[in-house]
Amino acid sequence: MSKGAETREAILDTATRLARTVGLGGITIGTLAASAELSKSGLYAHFKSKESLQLQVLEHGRGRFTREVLAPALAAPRGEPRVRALFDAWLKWDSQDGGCLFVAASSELDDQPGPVRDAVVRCQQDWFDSLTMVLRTAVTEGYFRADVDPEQLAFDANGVMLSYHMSNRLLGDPKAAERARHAFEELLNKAR
Amino acid sequence: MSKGAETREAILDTATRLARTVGLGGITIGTLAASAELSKSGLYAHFKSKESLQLQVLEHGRGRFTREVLAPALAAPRGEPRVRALFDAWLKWDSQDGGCLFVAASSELDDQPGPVRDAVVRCQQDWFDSLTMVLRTAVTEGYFRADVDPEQLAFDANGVMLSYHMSNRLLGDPKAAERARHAFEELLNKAR
DNA sequence: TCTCCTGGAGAACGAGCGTGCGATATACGA
DNA sequence: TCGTATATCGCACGCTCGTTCTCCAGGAGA
Repeated sequence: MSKGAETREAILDTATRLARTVGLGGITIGTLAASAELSKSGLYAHFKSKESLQLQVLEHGRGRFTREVLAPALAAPRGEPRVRALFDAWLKWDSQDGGCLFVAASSELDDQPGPVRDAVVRCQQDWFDSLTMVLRTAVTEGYFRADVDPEQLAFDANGVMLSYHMSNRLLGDPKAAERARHAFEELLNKAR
Repeated sequence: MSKGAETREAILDTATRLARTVGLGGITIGTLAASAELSKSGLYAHFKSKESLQLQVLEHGRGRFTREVLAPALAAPRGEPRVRALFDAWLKWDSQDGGCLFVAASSELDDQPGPVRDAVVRCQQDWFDSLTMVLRTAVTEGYFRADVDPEQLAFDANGVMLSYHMSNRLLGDPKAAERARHAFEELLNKAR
């Protein structure tokens, strides 16, 4: 990897971490440059605009998500074990500091049209689709009843994760994880 | 109401609407002044600082929430009818443009310590407590099984609402409301 | 009528914003 | 090792930010 690509990657790492706590719009070229220990102009040269930076942050985050959440889950056996692995991996993912980038970006941008919002929508839609697919497989593999609607189940599971995010990160409820796991188990029980 | 208090109220109305779409931190004295058709300094005189403005926006929002969500629900008979009324009122509340202010504020500020975050936490904790209380009453009134944990159920219901918010506002899923209602009914079924 | 007091306008501040432009230092293929 | 391409810097731009200060219009009370 060339020097340029290397620092670019380092910048995106820092930016992603930053964005998780202050939001995509909360990132500032100045503060990011300081965090990354570069001059503003030196950093800026890697991205032609702030918007392009935001888009690349999302793309970078998506890559990490694939590696840290999707991939481990796909390593588990198809069906319910994979469903559980996915859920566990997500819980762990949301425990990095600042929590899940996409949860933050979703409610930040849900009413602000533009390319960045479009990108967030694509990320979330992809995630939803992956989740649905994994659940659907659990149906076709016979783990879940045949009349289970994978999309509804994805909606429900997503709710559990979002509620966990809020109880844990905002309210600081120590029982958040326990609650989330319990809710998730109930979803599985109902589906079997 | 004095002239001052009148315009102050008008400003807070505008600010709350604005905050729902761009976030509490996204509010700017300049844009807010333009929206409210006042000069920056004229507006600023009503609030001694931006932080104080944000806090008052939250308080203003909390007032509206009480009037538009809590009050109608408390008008319904205790127990399950009230639980349903609360859920319906919230769904309607989240359908104003920009959606629920507190959902937006929650993930925006969950990792940014300070008085504003503290205020958001109080709002959400109060909401959670109200929700739990209404559910608990449904247990003691015999609508739900005695072994139902109201706090867990509040966690679950909250998840349904958050998932609705995301599916509806971000992804624009036309089935979001249907999905939310279905998920909610299942929660009630399980609790009865 | 004169005098306060309140609500708001206008202009200005220092700081930080995103962005662009040379100049320079560093990395890397020949 | 050299030459060029690339990475990074310093500096400055026009703007907008939150904040402050001075000033004025007009209504209330004497």
